[in-house]
Amino acid sequence: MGDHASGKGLQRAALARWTGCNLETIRYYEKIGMLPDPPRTAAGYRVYQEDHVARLRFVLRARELGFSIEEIRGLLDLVDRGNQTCAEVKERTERHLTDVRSKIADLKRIERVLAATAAHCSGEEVPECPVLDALAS
Amino acid sequence: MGDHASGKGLQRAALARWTGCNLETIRYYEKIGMLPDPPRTAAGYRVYQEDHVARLRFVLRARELGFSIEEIRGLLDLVDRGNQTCAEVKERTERHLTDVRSKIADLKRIERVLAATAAHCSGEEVPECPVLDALAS
DNA sequence: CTTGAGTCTGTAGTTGCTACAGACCGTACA
DNA sequence: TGTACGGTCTGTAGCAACTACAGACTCAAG
Repeated sequence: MGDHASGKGLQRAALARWTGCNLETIRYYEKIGMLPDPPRTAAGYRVYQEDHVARLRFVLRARELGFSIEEIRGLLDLVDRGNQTCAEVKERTERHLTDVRSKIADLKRIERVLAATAAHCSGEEVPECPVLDALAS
Repeated sequence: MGDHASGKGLQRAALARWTGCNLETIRYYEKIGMLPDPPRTAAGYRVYQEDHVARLRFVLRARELGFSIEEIRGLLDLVDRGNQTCAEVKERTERHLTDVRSKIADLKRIERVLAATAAHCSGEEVPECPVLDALAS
């Protein structure tokens, strides 16, 4: 199987292996326009080149960093327009950073509550349970 | 409109107001078995009592704390079985706590990357953007 | 020449809701 | 008594972001 980056290109499974992406997700990204439609063989098989690898990696990395599909679409648009105003990218990044920080704050609040209620637990077979009480009240 | 907790019970909108739950979500929770089917008026209107308020609050609180629907189903099952083994509840809570902490750790990692890349940004109109580079590489 | 693995398509399922459309019901006001 | 306006009912479709099939096709190896 032509799995090498050199040569004529990658099939879908090869692209998935190279990027760590799920096989079906590649098709999904193509469908929603996050990946350009690749050329096809005579039999209709997709053939990917280096630029597809790069773009998919970009998308996956941005998803890892918690950007939504729509946010990534915006970033890609900046990339594709070429005249990337760094200021705009910075602003989007910082807006996203604010989101991430507020999620962290939320989770920390949750963590405190869970830890506190679990700590009250005797861990014994008693009918009273402070965790359930905390939830119910 | 009978909106008081005393009296004959609450209609759906009233329950929503009392608990802060979205109107449609109540019906959804009923459909998936998180809320018991309430009695109906002759015309088919749902009528809720105090115990529905309590159960809905329990569910909403648990959701706030990040428990999944299935996890809450488990907790409710323990509640309903009555012989709540505190040990079991504690164990589930701590398992969930572990989840929450790992989410926090993930987000913090993301936060660091975002903050670092944003900090490299000149904020000027240059073609090079370290954020995009960071994503692409 | 057959077998097995890879690929193709469209579609349905997932989680946890949210938002309709279109049909009733029930009360206040004229 | 009529009617207008809100509330409620049902089923269904939509959202994000995938994931997982079924059934048909292709391709290379043995």
